[in-house]
Amino acid sequence: MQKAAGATGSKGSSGGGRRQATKAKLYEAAVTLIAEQGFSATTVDEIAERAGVAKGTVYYNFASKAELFEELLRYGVGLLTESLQRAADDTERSGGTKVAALDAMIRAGLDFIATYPSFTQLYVAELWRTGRAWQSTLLVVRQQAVAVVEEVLREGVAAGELSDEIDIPLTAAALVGMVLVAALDWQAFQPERSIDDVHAALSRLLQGRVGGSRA
Amino acid sequence: MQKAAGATGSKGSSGGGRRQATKAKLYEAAVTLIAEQGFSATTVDEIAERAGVAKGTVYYNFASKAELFEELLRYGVGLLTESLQRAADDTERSGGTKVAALDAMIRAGLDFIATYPSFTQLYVAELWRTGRAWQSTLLVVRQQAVAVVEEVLREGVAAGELSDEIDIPLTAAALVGMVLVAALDWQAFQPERSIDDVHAALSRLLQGRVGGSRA
DNA sequence: GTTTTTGCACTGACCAGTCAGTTTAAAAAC
DNA sequence: GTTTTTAAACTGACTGGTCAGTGCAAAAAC
Repeated sequence: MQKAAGATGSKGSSGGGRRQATKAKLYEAAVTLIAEQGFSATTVDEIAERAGVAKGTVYYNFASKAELFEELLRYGVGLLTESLQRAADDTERSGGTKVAALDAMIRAGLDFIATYPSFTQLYVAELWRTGRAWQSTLLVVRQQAVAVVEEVLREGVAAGELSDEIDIPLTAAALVGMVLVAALDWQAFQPERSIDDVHAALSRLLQGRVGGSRA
Repeated sequence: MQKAAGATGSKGSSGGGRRQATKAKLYEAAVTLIAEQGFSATTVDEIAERAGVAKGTVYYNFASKAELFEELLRYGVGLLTESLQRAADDTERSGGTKVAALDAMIRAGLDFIATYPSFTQLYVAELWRTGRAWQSTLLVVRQQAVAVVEEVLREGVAAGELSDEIDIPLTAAALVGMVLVAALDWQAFQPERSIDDVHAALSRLLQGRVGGSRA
């Protein structure tokens, strides 16, 4: 899952990234295992072993198993949000329409999921669970991601490009869901399809070329 | 979750439904707990306690914790499929279009999720996990549900109602995902919205009244 | 010389699954 | 219609194993 940027740990800035490197190895190990088995079924021993570190190191770097998981969530959604935002901004810069921006975000979402399938799966599995310790973390993190989509929708309506009858929060959720589920399904059950096929199918849905009577 | 019909147990028919009643209580207890906490984090003791039976009873009725879960999955998806199929058939019978049938299925999906939110959540959380014992059960069960949507899409294309450029399997997955995620999000984060609002938002997306340039 | 990592033994809680025995209710015997 | 028998259904204490988290001395990295 690459290196984490920004203020992450206690020290951080000076010296070097030995701790960061260790943390990254632990994220990488944890994300796959937890996606496959779930949080509770994944043991700290397993994570340590896959990361190639001693169990004690896990506890030197994270207060608990749950905290490792929470940091992982924050880190991963940060990457996604960044990627979506960049797609929107790039389209903007090159003078594209808002619909084009949404389309670019769909593509960025698909790319992200193709790159980090485990993370996506884990996110989906945990997002709507109630009563877990990290629920509040997830709430914040979801809001962050959905907000990017909502903003583009709002701009599209303002620009007269999208119907002003649309319900922004619900439509944003539906779009995100469409991409999320289609992508996971693609990876799990139709891996022979290309990312372009998937993108084209979603694009058609977004642009109303499915049910809008056509030849 | 009501009673299960059909040939379910070893004896069954004669006498009465004492076992069935017990199983139903166990399904009911398990679905909520597992949706909230996940499979591994939910203990058999908890399930038994909530169902108001002794732990041994769980093992008298099911071979293992995993099998209880698998039966629960089969049962729940059976209900969903039935409901989707009925929505499609009803529309058919009353001479509606295929798009109307899809719309009715969206409504049926939303109704189902509103009635059994825990089950839906649990299904989504487990569907794309690899390497678990019940994976094959889930595969079958998913296919069953998605097939209903695919069939209507196919008929819509044949009738010239839908563009023949659409990719049936991918579009079906995307539609299911749209409904699933929008509904879960509605329940979790925007519960103040009415089911009609949610339905309207999804309907608009299906019928291309979002991105298809409109007034 | 300070920070980080290692290796490993240990603990205490927790939990899936078992089993010998009890209850329930209906059929069989009287 | 009351007693006896039977079998299914249920009970809950118990077992064997697993796992999060700890403690610590010594090594490695910086």
